[in-house]
Amino acid sequence: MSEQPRPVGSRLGRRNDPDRRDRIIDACLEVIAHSGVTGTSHRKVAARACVPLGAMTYYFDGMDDLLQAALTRFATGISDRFERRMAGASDADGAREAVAAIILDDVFGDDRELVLSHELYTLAARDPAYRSITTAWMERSRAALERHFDPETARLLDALIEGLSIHRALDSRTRDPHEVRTAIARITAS
Amino acid sequence: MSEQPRPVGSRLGRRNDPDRRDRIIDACLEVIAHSGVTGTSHRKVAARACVPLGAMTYYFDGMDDLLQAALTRFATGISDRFERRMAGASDADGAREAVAAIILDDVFGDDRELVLSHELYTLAARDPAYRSITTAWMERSRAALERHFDPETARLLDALIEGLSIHRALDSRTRDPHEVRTAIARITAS
DNA sequence: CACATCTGGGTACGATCGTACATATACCGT
DNA sequence: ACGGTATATGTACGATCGTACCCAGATGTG
Repeated sequence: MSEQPRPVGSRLGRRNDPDRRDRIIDACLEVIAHSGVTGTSHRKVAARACVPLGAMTYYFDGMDDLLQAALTRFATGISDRFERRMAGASDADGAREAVAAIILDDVFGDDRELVLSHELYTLAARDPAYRSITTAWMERSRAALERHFDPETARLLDALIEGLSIHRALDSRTRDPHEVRTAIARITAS
Repeated sequence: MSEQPRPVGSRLGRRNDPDRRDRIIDACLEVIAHSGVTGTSHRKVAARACVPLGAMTYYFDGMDDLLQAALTRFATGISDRFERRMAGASDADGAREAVAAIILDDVFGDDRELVLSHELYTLAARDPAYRSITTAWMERSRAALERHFDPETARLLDALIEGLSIHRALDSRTRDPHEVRTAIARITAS
């Protein structure tokens, strides 16, 4: 479980733990990944972050505020890694290989990201506030792709990444890396 | 709101409403679409289906059993329509147009299916019981596609449908039908 | 017509939830 | 040195939840 990095415990009152809010957000992401948004409660997050229950309503303006902060951090982290991958590519072929690595290694890597992505999508499908998180995410992905491909191809490639990642994660078979590269080659063929 | 199709009301005791279970399942899907799995409760579903609360535990073995029944029905319905679309195509070009229609009209049509799909995916990402629902769904989709395309192309096409549908639904822009056809043409080009 | 049986429903219980709010503590201006 | 104030916490309340349980009443049999 998570330890409380601050050894204190004595200075109960004030201004002693500046990154407490950050810890709560991270704890919230772990709770969502483990129990889903459905099973996420102030109490579980507080216990996970080793903060008292009252801190929840103090740092966040209700449950929705907390969820948005957490999922925004998640999406930003994914985007950061995406951009880093793409920045490492010098030409179109390198970009294609970077995209393959994203599909094969990143999203498919662990269940955590798969679960969190879908939790976010589910909220975004209903609530515009969450949809703006996914919109920003997609915006950054496409911008990174447009460094190497034309705008239309970038959009299609982004959609392909999405679909392949989901299907490969939810299928439990079809683990052939070659078909990913085939798909990328076809979709980026003008 | 939903009316109770049976006019009775007098025959309270027994064996008077044979499709009560079906009504509950449909009501459950509507509640999920409206409030999400998070906001779905026995009470809400019972109210929606115009059945007493006690009927919930009578017809279903707890909340999970109800959710699985509901989402199975949803996925089956989507698969049925998918197969119908594909069955109407006589050649590869017709199949391509059918796929375009699926993306442009079906999934993107209303928010209801978008929401329900993601709710299902979210559960599937965590729970194997729900994952078998999505696996069966994908199986049928690919089988239908393989009537017109080779297996690998069918898989890629299926993934492309997924990604394009999601991105187009979650983006709130990018409504150009042409790019969908472009993507299909590229991915089905051997 | 009477009785055993089984389907279905009303209700109450225990648990859990979000959040408001009073309180306590530490910092800071004076 | 000493309030005043911002920061943080513990607790308690009202609402809602899933589900177990018991009873009502219809059904089929003798």
